[in-house]
Amino acid sequence: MRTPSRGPGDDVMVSKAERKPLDHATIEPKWQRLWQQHGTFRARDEGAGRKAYVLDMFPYPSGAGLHVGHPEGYTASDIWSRWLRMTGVNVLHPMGWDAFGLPAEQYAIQTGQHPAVTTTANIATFKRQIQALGFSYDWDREISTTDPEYVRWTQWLFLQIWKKGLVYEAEVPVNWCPALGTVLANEEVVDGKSERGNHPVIRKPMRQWMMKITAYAERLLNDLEGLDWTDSIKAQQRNWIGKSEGAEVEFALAQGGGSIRVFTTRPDTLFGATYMVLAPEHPLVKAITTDAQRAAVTAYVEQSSKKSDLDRTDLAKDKSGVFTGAFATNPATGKPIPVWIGDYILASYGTGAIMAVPGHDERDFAFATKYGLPIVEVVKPTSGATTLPGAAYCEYGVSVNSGEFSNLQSAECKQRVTAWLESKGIGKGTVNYKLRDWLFSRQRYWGEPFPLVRCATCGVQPVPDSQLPVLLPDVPDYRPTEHGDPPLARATEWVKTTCPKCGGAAQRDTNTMPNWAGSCWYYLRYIDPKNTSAPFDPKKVAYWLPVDLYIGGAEHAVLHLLYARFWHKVFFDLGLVSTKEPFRKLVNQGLILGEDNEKMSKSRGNVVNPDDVVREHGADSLRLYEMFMGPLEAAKPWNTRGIVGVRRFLERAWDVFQRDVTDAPAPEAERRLVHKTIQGVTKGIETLSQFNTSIAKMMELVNDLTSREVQHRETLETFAKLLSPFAPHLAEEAWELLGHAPCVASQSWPTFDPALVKDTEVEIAVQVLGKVKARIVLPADADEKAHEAAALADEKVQAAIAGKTVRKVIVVKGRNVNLVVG
RNA sequence: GCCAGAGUGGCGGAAUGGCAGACGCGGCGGAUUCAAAAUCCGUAGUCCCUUACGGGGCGUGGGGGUUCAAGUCCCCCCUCUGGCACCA
Repeated sequence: MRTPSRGPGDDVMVSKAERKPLDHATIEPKWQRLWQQHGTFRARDEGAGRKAYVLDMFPYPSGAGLHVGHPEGYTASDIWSRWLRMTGVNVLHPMGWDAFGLPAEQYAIQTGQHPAVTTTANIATFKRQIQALGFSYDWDREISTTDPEYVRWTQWLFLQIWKKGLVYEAEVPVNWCPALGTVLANEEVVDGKSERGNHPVIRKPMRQWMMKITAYAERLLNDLEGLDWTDSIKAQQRNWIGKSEGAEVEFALAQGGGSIRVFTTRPDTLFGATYMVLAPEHPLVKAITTDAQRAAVTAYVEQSSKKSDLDRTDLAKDKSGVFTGAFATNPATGKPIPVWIGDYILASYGTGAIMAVPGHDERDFAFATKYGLPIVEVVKPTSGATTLPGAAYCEYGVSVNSGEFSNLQSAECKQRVTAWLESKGIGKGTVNYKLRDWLFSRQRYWGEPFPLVRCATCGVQPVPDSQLPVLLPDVPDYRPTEHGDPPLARATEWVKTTCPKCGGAAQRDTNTMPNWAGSCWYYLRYIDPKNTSAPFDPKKVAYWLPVDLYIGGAEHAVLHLLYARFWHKVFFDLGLVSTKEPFRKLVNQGLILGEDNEKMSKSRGNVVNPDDVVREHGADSLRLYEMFMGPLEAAKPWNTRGIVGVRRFLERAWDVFQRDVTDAPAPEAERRLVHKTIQGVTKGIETLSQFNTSIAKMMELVNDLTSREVQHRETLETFAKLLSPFAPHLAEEAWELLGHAPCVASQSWPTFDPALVKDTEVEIAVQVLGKVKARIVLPADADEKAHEAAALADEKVQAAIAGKTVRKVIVVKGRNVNLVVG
């Protein structure tokens, strides 16, 4: 130990023998405790200066514990938060738990252990692991979606959405997953299998709670524009919303009255519609099928109803269908055209029926070719040859064979045909979206119960606010039932209740919410986590929103991020929040791969456990390494040697901090280096991506300082501040060693002097025809003429241009001189 | 197939249109050590010429182009990653 303790002004020397090794196991917990005790990272809910809301996607606390992927984004947001605080910004940086979900429930099914018990234990583990990394979260704002107080407000918010008429019950063909015993949202089904667990999913009609996200489709699409998100995520959301403009057209049935309504994006090809196809589930199928075709149609409908979505997709190449025996009239040509059914037509998109234009649609072309249906050309290319009759011509061009609409450009033809349909009252321009309403109920145990009761006389009634939260009952068995009744139905006493309206006997709804519900608004609860009279205080929300920076994985591109935006817009309409969008800037951290460059997984045996890394090298090393690997958003492979590299840097830095200190001003060369370091480190942070370059700059500084036995106080103090967002524990320890009271985290971020980051002398490359022939040293303030003169005076340059005429000289001051000779 | 992103040493990666390869890992050489580990110092893209000292060519997935100058800008192609995929 140093005695007496050093303070500014002292000039006490410390011999090399007294330097201590870097003992991360002691200093890291020490500062974590101190930050907590001092409330160093507490956010203020008001203030005149700048504010920043820096949010991490909160984790699902799994039994497996933290993964090295978690600290990647958390470290980046922590560096950002710590840096902002040091520049005087009031920062809200919270953490919590997305704790409802399937794994805890699957575990409960296997062991009988209540999910609440496992969840509590997992949260404790996650919290210990996250706290060991020294993140500057305001832990006073910690929340868990499973907390009864949180559930209460999730249910309350759900009821606001319900009261706004955006929740309805419908008998819909749902994605039923037999293995999970629940229905899933479209977003949760990937290639016909469940996103979680990869189990097969089949179509099954069930009565379900739906949320009208489609009512917000246009706003969800348009408001993407103003967001500072990556193109990739915006594109994914746009694709998912899937807006397409076109027209709906009525085709009258040839017999018996009635009509079939179709949606098309190409009304300009109406004259080329030579047949129609309905989805097998289309309600008109039964009515229009002729006796002669009935057997074939019934068999086909039955067959396709048994197919999973995956099976249907597999048949993409081989389209199938059956003729119904019915005919409809093409309103443009007046000709009768046959009506078929085929399972390449989706019941859930558009009207579930199409007009088939085989000349100008690949799918219709394949179908028509297979079944020998007529193909008519109604669009010709503006220039060049058509692909017909060998293949459908799907591009725009000029209309032909279209009566009064012939010889028009496709775009104009569309408008004219649509106008004509409207004037005849048999069609209109429409917009369609791929986005479907959000299937919001789950037949599972571990989720928020719906705060709704069913009364035989009053219908579905909301549970009054005073009775919230509706908490989960204990059940004897968490297993889902085969027929799709939720496990909550087993709690017969809990189900029995009274109607809030008439007081008569009523039943509780036994569905639970999907676990996206809690994550749809958690960023709002952090703002006011202890409010008992409302989910959050609108004044505080107005101060903190929007989230200025949101960091998380790209896997939530269309799930959480779309749902949360939807709820936020509803809250906006309800006057609960003041911004149209919740998350202004979004950054997706890249995947951390195993050492073998493959995705980390238990089965590959390439998983790195952060606990091991922290134990062996310390949290500062882990943080630093994760940032040093490369740009935040890139996928990067783990390398055990790499962490040794950053650990060495920290040890060297620690060694330098422990050396003798003098208050004498640092020599100019050193001051220049320090100011360049400030500039470089700051620049790296500001990119919010290339933290690796900030670290490289600090490494350069340390490499330089190591050569001096006596250090300058001003240099070390600045370095401690620069280091503190990255390796906060070591930085605090160094700050204390320099004789200061805690914390370096509360110091001001150093600024650089522009005059000091410019070198006095610069090396200039002299090129001849773009090839470097010589290097010359010039004063930094040398003008163009001086550059040119010095370049031409150089021997090597003279040799290179000997016998040639210098035609042009290009001078880039302080960089290079290029001689054009010939 | 469509949409988005990315291809730079042995590896991770740097580089406002202006000296490609910062920083780190690994390698090699040396110091230290009885020895090793650790640590420290030095070294290095590649090919060719030269005994050496030196010198020259080629180099950022491939091919074109713009420019005095291209990893960076434009066009075409290839490969990889992620997403969507019968959406009429």
